Amino acid sequence: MVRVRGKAYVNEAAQVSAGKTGRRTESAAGRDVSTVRDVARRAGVSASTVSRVMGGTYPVAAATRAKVLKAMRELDYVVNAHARALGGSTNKTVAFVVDDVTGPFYAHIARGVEEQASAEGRLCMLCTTHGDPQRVLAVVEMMREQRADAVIVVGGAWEDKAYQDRMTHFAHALDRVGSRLVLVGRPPLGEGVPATVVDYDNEAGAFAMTTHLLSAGHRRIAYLARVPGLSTSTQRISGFTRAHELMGLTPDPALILDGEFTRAHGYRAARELLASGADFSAVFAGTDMVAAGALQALREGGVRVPEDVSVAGYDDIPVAIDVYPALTTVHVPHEELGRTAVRLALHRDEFPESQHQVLGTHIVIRASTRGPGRPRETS
Amino acid sequence: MVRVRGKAYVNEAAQVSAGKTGRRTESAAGRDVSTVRDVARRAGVSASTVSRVMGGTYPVAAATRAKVLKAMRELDYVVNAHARALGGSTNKTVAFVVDDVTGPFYAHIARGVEEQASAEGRLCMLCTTHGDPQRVLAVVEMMREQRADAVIVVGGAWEDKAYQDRMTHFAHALDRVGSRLVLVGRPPLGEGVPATVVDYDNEAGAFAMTTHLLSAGHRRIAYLARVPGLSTSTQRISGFTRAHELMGLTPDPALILDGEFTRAHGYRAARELLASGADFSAVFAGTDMVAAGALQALREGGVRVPEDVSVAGYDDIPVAIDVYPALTTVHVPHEELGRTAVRLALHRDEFPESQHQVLGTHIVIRASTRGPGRPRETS
DNA sequence: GACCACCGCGTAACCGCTCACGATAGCCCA
DNA sequence: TGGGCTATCGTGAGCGGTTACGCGGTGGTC
Repeated sequence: MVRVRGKAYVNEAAQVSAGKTGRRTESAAGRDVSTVRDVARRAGVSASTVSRVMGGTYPVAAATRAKVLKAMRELDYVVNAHARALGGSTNKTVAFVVDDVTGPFYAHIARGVEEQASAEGRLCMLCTTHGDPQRVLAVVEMMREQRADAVIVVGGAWEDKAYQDRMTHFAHALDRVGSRLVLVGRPPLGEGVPATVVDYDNEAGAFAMTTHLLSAGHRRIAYLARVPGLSTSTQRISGFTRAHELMGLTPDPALILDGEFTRAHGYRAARELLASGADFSAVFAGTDMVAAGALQALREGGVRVPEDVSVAGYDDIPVAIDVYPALTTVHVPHEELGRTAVRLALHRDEFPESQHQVLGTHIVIRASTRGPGRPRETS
Repeated sequence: MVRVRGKAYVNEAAQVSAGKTGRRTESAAGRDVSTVRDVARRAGVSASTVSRVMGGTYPVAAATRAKVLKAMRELDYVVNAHARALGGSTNKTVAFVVDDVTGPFYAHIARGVEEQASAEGRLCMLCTTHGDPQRVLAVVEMMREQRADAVIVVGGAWEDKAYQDRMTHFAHALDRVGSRLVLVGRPPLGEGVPATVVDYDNEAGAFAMTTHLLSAGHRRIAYLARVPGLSTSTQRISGFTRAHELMGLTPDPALILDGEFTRAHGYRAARELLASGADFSAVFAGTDMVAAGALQALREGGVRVPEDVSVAGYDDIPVAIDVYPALTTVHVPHEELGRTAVRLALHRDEFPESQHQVLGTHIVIRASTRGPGRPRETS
């Protein structure tokens, strides 16, 4: 925001002098919005009376109110939200920072946030970061300028010290202004950091699904899409491993494939798995999108699901019922996450101790999983 | 916004007196953000100099600039966007009004809007209306208060006179403030209305797809999900009909089923079709989501796609490649719609005559369509 | 050596609205 | 009839940042 090399004014000056022959201040658009004073003049009252009519928090004679309302209607008056925000403290805005609106995962949380925000009389600002930690920081800074009531950041956090430090700084900075940093679906920043975190039981979901697969008889389960350094991924792997250990098993490292949480990666990884001739009877995808990609690769490879191999996903986004076969997956309460995020943030004085809430997850069983068939190798 | 019955002040007064025993103004949060004047004092300069350093549009000695920057860093200063917006004209914000962020259709447009907006240095406000025309009006009003640079409304319009009149009013009102109403994917409001509209060739897409089906030999094509009164739907039906007429055919009204643009409706409608024993060899769904529902119903009914009946969708959302079989559909340039919407709105002085842009659509052929098989009845 | 252009910066006046404070008028009761 | 009260309303001081205007200082020019 701060332009350090300030030579820009040279251009500006040139433009001004050039503008003399051009359209000059004409480009500044027509400014003829009516103000409180305009309304006041027309109604024959003072500006503060108009303000009082709008606020409704102060006695105004019925006759006067009527005059004012009439004037407002005639002038098609609308308050200037900025002027109002400048005087008062809050500007009635909630910010929502997300990787990419396009992903159904984020979209549903966004819906929850937007619903609750508008229910609480707040507007909602949307910012996307495209997975770039730098942009997250920049965006949060902008929200600080906007004096948002709450800044909600969603998505797996990068387990990076410098990044976490910056976020901690923002948490304190926002707190000082009376705002609030909310972390959704990512781990807390640490003790004493003024931020509320709304999480879902990532590890338990992975644990439950893995247990489901294991107790169905599967012993060699491939895990698709481990993203090193991403908290979400780490937790899911953790649940995956713990379920194995509880049954005295250890997952084969060769069956854990690194990669992003994308459909494309699911496709690639499943193809590799097939090509390598690896022994496995089930696939646990890190994400429903990854599962969708894997499903396609499996189908193209002539592998039947679930007869030959079972496939499970994570998230329970709408597409899970549209893929074929319908996907067994871990349900994440997306909208509820968004809603409680803004609720907790806006009423943090009412819920002072529950500023770290973790919502439950559960598995939903559909058509893509069953017990292991005959090993593919022996066919 | 204007509370007509202003008795609310009674509660307010009660609250104030009650607060005396409580935490009083404590709830107003700690206000200790540093201002321009704080920075100025610490740097030993005047407030205007600080402002000039930030703006970069005016000469400031290097030494002074350094002092100011140092002070800003030490105080962790951030400008107040509202104060800035109050003095200057624009507040660097683009509003985005949508039915429901959850739909992939809207989500992709949203992405385009957000990308272009941030590329142009604008923030992005998101509002959802849940298909309620009343809320659209209310939301646009709020955006007027926010003095947004542009208000982008997307989604099929309701062909309702009163509604259109209100929108026309808003178009003029926004224009007066130097803002702009942008309609995406909906028809223009009429001649002389200051609004930019970015549309895609809805009718041509439906025409192309229908022609594709007809030239493959299909003669009895069912159209799923006609939404009466919704402009998008009307246009698609129009293309569907025109394609028939061009080949000297007339579509059978019995094969055009009313309903919403939802997955659930697609499912219901396809089941009805099957149950009624109607004669058809292809299904043209009004939407990919509708197609997904239809696909499920068909599969459950033992009908093979595309061997027995072909299925086509509209929109080309990501799920189109995840359903089975992969869906033949009409591609709509969602992100491009969003991007050109904000581009046109923000630079409307540069493109004065092209304020009604219509982007092309094209069909993409995947696995769900082919020529008609043997009639289902005779099997 | 006086004059002028120009650079760098401070002063003060806004932008539109809210709110504490003070003023005015009607009303009641002593 | 005067004093006190209350219901209404106007006045003015900001909220934080931008910007037109003006002033002191410097260097160059005739």
